Amino acid sequence: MTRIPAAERRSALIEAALRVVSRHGIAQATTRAIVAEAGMSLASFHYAFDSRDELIDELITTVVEREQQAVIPDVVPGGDLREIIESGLHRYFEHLKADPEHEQAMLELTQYALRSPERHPLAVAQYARYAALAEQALEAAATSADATWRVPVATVARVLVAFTDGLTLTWLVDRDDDAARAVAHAAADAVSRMADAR
Amino acid sequence: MTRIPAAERRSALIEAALRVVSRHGIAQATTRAIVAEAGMSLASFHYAFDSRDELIDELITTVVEREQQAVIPDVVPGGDLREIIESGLHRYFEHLKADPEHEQAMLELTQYALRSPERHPLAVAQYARYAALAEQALEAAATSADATWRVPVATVARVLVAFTDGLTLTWLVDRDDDAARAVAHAAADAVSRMADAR
DNA sequence: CATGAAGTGGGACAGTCGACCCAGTCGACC
DNA sequence: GGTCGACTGGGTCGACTGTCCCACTTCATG
Repeated sequence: MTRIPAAERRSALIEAALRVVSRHGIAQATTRAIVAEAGMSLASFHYAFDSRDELIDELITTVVEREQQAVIPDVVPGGDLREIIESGLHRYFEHLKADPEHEQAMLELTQYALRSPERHPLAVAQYARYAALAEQALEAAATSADATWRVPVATVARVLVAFTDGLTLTWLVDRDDDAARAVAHAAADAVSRMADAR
Repeated sequence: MTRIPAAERRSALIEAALRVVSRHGIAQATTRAIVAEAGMSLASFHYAFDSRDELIDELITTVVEREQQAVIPDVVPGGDLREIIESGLHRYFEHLKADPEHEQAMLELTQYALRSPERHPLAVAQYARYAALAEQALEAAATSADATWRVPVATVARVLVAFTDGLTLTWLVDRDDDAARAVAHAAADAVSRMADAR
């Protein structure tokens, strides 16, 4: 086997771990399953990481960072507030449908982090980041649609994050695309009513 | 040790398993941890259940059934639609705060069910039940507040379920009571705007 | 009181887990 | 070309897992 510097090996293992968690869940993400997915020997694992926990921690931070970029609601097109929000939700929904296992893995990793005191802050940071992103997007949306939020933007952002999470979980369970779209439509409408036209 | 009929032993083991899952997560709910919690020997486990999987299945169905009753939005007091919905959300939030570990266990069990094809239907049935309960409550609320839903009630119900799930997850992560209440307030307001006064 | 089924205890099984060890190999540099 | 440190493969460790087994006790029934 070709020789690979430790740094690359670490990220290769993290990618492999993410694939394993996505496919089979975190419980099945054993050191052996991960190195098999990465095509390495068991020794390489403990050469690159001190422990499985260390890899999981790094996996969580990596994956959260990536999720930010994927979910970040980019350019706000013309249209009223409702349309902007709905297109953002649709964008997320397409992201979810494109790789359901990845979002399921995200949820599992969050809950995994919730179970140990040392890892809990990772989950807190993750959700704080989501809320901040949503807040920023909502402010941009209001500006673009020439509206002002009647409710504090931070609160609207939390509603949006909570709703997005719930939408994810619900869809992962029943995989009902039409229902999810209808729900996103209704939710976008409802959220947009938290602002007044200016 | 006194002799206990198998039926009682099954339910005792299920209760014990629920406590273990709540406290330490489903990954730690080993046969030994469960029997220790129940104060039984390992043999009693496999006398009452054929396998650990069988117990987990029964645990999920039991716990879903119970959750229905706990979350079921009972009597709708006087007040407008927004107030009724918000009080329902508050009621659920108090339920969540009273036993956070239980709700966390519910989420874990759902995700666990999602991971195996045989158990997936359990999760589907669970969410269908939640949606039906929400729908029924929303219809009662509209009647009480003398309003009509502009959006299909089934859709509103799904919005509510998704939002509730998301609220749970968010609060489990950051334990921010004030934020959760503000979010519930805003969400109740938004959802109530999906109906027209009659 | 005998008997057989229901229930119990403790030990054992094979398999898997995370972690580790060490002899060996490779590649860059002197 | 030799040497040193980075890297690798394979084997092994003790702990823990779900499951099973079997001798034993208890109790309702005859």
